[in-house]
Amino acid sequence: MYSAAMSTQEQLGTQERLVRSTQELLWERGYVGTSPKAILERAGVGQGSMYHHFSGKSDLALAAIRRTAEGMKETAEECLSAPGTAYDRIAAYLQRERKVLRGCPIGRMTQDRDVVQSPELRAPLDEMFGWLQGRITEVLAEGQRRGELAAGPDPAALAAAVAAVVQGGYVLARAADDTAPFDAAVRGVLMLLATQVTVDAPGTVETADAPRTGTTN
Amino acid sequence: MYSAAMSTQEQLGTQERLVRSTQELLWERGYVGTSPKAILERAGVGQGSMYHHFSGKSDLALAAIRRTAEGMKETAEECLSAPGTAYDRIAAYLQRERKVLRGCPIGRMTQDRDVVQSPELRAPLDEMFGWLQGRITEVLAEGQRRGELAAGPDPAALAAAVAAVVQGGYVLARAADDTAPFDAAVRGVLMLLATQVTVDAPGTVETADAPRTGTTN
DNA sequence: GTCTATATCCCGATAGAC
DNA sequence: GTCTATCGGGATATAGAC
Repeated sequence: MYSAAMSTQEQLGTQERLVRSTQELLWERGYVGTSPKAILERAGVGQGSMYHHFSGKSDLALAAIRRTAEGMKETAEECLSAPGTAYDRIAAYLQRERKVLRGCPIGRMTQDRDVVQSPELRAPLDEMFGWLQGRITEVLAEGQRRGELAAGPDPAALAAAVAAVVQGGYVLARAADDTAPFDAAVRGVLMLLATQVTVDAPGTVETADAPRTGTTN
Repeated sequence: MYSAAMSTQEQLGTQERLVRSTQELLWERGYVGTSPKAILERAGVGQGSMYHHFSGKSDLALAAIRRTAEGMKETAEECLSAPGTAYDRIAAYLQRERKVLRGCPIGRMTQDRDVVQSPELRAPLDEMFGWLQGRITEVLAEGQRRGELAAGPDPAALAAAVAAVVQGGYVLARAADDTAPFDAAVRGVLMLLATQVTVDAPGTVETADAPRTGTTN
């Protein structure tokens, strides 16, 4: 493992190359759209190798999905455990750099019949989104206790809304072939979270000045 | 057209049966997962018929997607143009009966490579979501003018957030194989919209009592 | 207009040599 | 462990009879 930061896969083991190629292809084409042949070609290995290390397409997909879900948790945790107020940390999560037009590699799996119908393949998705909502709930609840956020709303419901805005933002952006709807949705939900604590009376709202988003693609 | 309200397709024309079967299959399996053969079997027609009326799979899919998008606009418009306050109408749209675990038939297309890469096939998605966000923006802006909603936040950004919550709610629900995350996300965003007008000071929020959702599946 | 037959290719998996 | 050869089946489209 002394060459972890490479751009190609040339020096990695066969098994590792297969998993990474599958991760990429599942992201790009989904489960039904990804063939073992395409995986082999991208990984640069023969068919026999794949069936030696994995029992088949679904087994390889399982390894790839698990890996991707773990990575997503780590990325999210970095934002959510950063220093700052609850609002800051939620904003950091929502505005972190994303390949918006490529969509969410985990959320995408959700639209694949074969994936959701298989308890094994769906489990990592369920676990990942469950963890995410729980983690956001904790941050929001802490913010409410500290008085950084309005104390009324159910933190779990707000957390679901925050997570949904991200996933739905991807959908709207891909439909428009433009990242603008994603950025707008994020801005919208942040405005709502922010104005909760700065409102004095109906009609006279001081909107929080949300920092710009960092979407690239 | 004197038998529009039937459950089966038996008395419909061949062309119409093909379009409806395609609508169903695209919803269930997506574009890559839907084969001409499956469409023919469901429609109960032979292969020659299909290639007589349509030039191929993508042409048929285009007709089906357009039809589905039109239907979605009509359903949404019913909620958004109903009597009541702006909040009521947004709530009606968010809580209307949905087959949550089946996902959004239009949003799903967004995850299909072949669809988003084709300008023709993507156009109906873009048009539909663009219209939806515009329509929600109008309702929110009107609510702000009437003092039903806090006047500060950008209505277009809020509209994007509302639309994103629906699409993301589907994703979270399918990952969990449970409608609960969808309902929670809807509740969350409604709480935020509602508390905007009832907040007096930080820490003492009167949350609006959102009516129950009507999800079935 | 609708049907069946056929063509060509790719899918996912297995067999067995090296 | 990795390779190539091969299998049975399905995808998408065309040809041509009726």
